[in-house]
Amino acid sequence: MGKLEDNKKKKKDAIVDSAFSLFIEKGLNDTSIADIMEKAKLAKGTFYLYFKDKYEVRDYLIRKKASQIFEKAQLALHEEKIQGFEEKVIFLVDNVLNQLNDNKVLLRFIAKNLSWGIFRHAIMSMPMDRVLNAEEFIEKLFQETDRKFKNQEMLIFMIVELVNSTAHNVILYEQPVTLPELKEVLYPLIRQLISNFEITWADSGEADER
Amino acid sequence: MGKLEDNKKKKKDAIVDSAFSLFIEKGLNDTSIADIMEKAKLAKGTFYLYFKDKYEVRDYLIRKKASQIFEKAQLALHEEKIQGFEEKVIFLVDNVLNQLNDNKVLLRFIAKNLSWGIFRHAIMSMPMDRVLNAEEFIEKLFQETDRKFKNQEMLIFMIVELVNSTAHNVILYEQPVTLPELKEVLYPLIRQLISNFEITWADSGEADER
Amino acid sequence: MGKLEDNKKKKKDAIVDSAFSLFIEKGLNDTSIADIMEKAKLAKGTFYLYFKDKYEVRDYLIRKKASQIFEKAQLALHEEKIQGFEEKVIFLVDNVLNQLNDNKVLLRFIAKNLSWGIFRHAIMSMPMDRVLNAEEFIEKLFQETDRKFKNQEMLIFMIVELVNSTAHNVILYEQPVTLPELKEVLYPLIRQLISNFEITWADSGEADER
Amino acid sequence: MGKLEDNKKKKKDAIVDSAFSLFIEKGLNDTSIADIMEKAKLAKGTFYLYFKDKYEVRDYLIRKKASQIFEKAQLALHEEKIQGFEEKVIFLVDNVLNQLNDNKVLLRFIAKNLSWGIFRHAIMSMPMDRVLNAEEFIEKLFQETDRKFKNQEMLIFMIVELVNSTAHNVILYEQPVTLPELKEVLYPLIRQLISNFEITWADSGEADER
DNA sequence: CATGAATGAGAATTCATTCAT
DNA sequence: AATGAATGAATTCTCATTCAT
Repeated sequence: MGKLEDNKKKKKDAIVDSAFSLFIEKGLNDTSIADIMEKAKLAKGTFYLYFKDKYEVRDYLIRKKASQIFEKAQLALHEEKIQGFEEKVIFLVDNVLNQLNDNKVLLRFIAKNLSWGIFRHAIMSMPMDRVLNAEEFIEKLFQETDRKFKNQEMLIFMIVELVNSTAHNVILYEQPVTLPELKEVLYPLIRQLISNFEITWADSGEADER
Repeated sequence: MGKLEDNKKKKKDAIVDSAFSLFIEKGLNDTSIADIMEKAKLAKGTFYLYFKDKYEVRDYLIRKKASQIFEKAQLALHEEKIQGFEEKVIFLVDNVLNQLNDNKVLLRFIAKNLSWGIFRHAIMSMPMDRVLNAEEFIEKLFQETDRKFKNQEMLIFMIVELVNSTAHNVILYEQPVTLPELKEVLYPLIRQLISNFEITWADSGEADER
Repeated sequence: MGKLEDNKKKKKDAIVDSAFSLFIEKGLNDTSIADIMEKAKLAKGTFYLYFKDKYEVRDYLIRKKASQIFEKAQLALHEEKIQGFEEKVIFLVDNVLNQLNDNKVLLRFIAKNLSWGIFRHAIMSMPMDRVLNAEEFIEKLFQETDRKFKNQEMLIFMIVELVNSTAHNVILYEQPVTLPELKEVLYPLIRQLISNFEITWADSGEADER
Repeated sequence: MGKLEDNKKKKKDAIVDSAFSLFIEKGLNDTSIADIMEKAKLAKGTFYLYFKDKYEVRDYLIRKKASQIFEKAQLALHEEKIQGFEEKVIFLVDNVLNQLNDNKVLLRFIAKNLSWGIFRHAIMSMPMDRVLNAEEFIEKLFQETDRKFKNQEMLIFMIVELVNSTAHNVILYEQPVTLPELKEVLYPLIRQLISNFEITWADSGEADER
């Protein structure tokens, strides 16, 4: 009954896990479906009961892995009871960077395959077991603060891209600087960025005066 | 002699041009060497007289295209006689963004295949016909100003990554904002970034006091 | 009891009907058992409770469809009360041709798969619900007339093949003539054929004289 | 120079010959391209330099084999110097039936795959080395006689279909009669058919009287 | 130098059939 | 009886690379 469902879930997991280790080891291109299924100790034909092709597996994997990272960061934030909008953002970024630094193969895989387009669909709207999904979470983040921002989505976009693009090289190759050095530059810049987006009293004041 | 050289150059160009249009049209993976040579109207075997495999063609193409963009930007800067370090950097960034905005297929190709590693080797040390190569050019840029910066390479790295990662989505998909809107946010941020890297009187003052 | 039987009959019909429409649409070769059972809204494994393979389904279908055509023709003959051996044969041929002309997909299927060997086993000895089976019917046809024929089976064979082979192209492609034009040529020829097979007074007279 | 062409012709022949013997031995469906190329002692990939798939080989084979039969019959007719339209037609039919009777595997292959549509395109318009192609030949046949016929193409069609459909079963299975017995019935019927199509003096006479 | 026919390893995919539920 | 997940053999087809001309 639930047994069949369980069994199917296990098979899918076996395929996905096998694929992940092969994608990382040999790359997407040099991994064949035969390879995946051999490692998963399942028959080749079984693959097609679960996925259309290996690109579907890759997309599934990105969604899954990225969600796990985000979930972990969210749980950590919750435990630490950080206060203040900026502090929370920096905490999340820091937590994600540390996770990626601890798991470089995962970073290599994600970085090679992640784009803002996939990110939006993958992370933002992915249903989560124990935490809010990214969209709801970010919404809540903005609601919990008194501060007002001009274009919330763009702010998030700028932070994500800035972190993602710089972190990739730094973590994987320590080029051109090490991660701690990057953080020293990155976090102040993020604070400035947030501040640039804030609607200050001056803005509204000017508006009022007319 | 020159005739033979010319002939060889023409064949190489034919291969490279054919490959470029196919890479853009169908992607690297779905383009075979047979495809490339058929479109180039040359025999399949001839490919191996010029390149080892299609990845070598791709790398050659990225170097070539990226250099062309950078060369154009440099020439424009020269003509406009912009003064001031920040102004020059902003001008270059603006010029490159405009070029990419005018040539989206090129951007798509470059963005898919460009990384900081390739960028360094591709652009920095590429010999140029009419202008300085990127390394010399940036060196000169720093020399022409009185201002002093802490970590020049990292400053360049941050700017390049910031521009590259945000511009990609914005130009190709106008997501989450349009290019003009991005520029409005991006250029002030670059100015702040530069300012963050500057060694001010205060820095040296503090240092003196000890 | 009858209910269970009914249920089984319904399932078999579902399979057969699904197979027929797929054989016509995509051909025997390109129709898989999975296709058939999906269209029939039954599980794949169920197929093997009713048939050995798709060739068995095809043979069953030919028998069924050909019998239906023959049954219809026989019933029509009965109603019209045609008199005379030749007239009856021509009437039957005409009725069958008209049926096939009205149902070209059926003709396409039958023509592609029908041979004299299958025809004999399929039609001649198929048990019929409301009418005589072909063998008995033809036997009766010969008995009802005073005329004597040399080789009854061959006469039937010649007529069947002549009609079958010419009608196929004419009905499906109107090549090289239309059906009415074919009939104009075909029916006189059938009359001659019958006449050629008849044992006349002259035949027996000659025989007597020796 | 011609050597390369020769070599290619030999390879194509090897593929075609191998395919023919396998199609006959195991049928089209159970013959794989791997089988064909193994028997031809060529690499699998080479197949695709000459044919798109095995159905293209089949069509090529039918055209080739049917043309050979027709060519042989024509040459024999030429040698025997038969006079008279009917006599020539009967001679040709007889020659073809004898060829097929002597080569039953070929008949089995052709009969399974030949249709009037393929026949027309395959035989009628196939360029011949040593003899006229079927279209020109038949045209000449009609020109050499004084007799006039109503619908030449239909006459040919009726004869071809009549012979083809009856001969198939008789030669392969001796069912329901033997070949000599069939001929005894078939040839008189062909003579009647020809006669039915003739425009006689009576026809024109009637026309004149008005 | 240039060619393009030939190769054959290897990838994707299908599908009849089985069998535990 | 019915199901449908799993199997893995079989098949098609692609394509980088070689090499005789």
